[in-house]
Amino acid sequence: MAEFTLPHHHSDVSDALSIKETLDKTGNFTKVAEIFKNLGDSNRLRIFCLLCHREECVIDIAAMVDMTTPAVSHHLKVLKAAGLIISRRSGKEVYYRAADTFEADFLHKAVDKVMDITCPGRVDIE
Amino acid sequence: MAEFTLPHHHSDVSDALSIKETLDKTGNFTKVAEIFKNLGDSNRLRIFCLLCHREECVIDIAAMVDMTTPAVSHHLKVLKAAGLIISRRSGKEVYYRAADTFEADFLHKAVDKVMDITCPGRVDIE
DNA sequence: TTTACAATTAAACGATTGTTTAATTGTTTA
DNA sequence: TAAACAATTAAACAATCGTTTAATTGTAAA
Repeated sequence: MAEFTLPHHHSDVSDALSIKETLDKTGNFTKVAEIFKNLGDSNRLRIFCLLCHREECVIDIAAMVDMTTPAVSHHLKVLKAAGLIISRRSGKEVYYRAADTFEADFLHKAVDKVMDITCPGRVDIE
Repeated sequence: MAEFTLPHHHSDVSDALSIKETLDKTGNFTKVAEIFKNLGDSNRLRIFCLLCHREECVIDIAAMVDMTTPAVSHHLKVLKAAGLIISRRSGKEVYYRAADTFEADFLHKAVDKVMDITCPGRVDIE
């Protein structure tokens, strides 16, 4: 990346190189985008938010979000692979809940905040 | 929603109904998921972050993120429709930059935060 | 009014995604 | 061990998405 020049030159060209270099560390942006993508489906988002408020088994999750259990199971797999939720088996049931991590907690707050911004006047969970 | 009962009963069943009702206001979750989806593509995320730091024309954006101009134009359209960026024309060029809104600002900070969490030890822009 | 350049749009494409139905695995109880 | 129930996995499908190439629109300079 020794000789990068912008096709056009308006603002500080000096910054351009360093910004481009940061932008090139695509790995970072890919990771972050992946995380946002996890919450980019409304059903998955509903499940995640539910599991931030209560631990629940798959059948009850399915009942609360009004979906089939295979569909729910699929989304749980995605959220779990992302490290956003954890599970424990108790007898025949598997219970899921939000992971007790800084990331999951931050994302939950971020979702609440974005909902505050975009849906003013809404009624919050509890 | 008068007679909703959970298939199984573990924790407080009383909460279940109110949570389900909140979860049913799907409109809200759809809106929020839509916003996260906008940042759920690494190239679109790179463009958004770039435009949070500097105003730039399409050709230069394309050069900095190493993409074709039609591809960039497509992402700009998505981000603009979401209200995350704005544009102004000056002569032959169209300049884009992050919108000066609470939402765009919050999202920018959220991206930074998530990157801090997931990519520790990274070098920040500027 | 041509010519050149910036940007957008259109059409086509391959790839990914979310859901459904059916089959399978895991666990408990009769 | 057989039957019942919870959960996951598999296969198939339609729908969405991001990128490419080509064509088009918009603006300015020759």
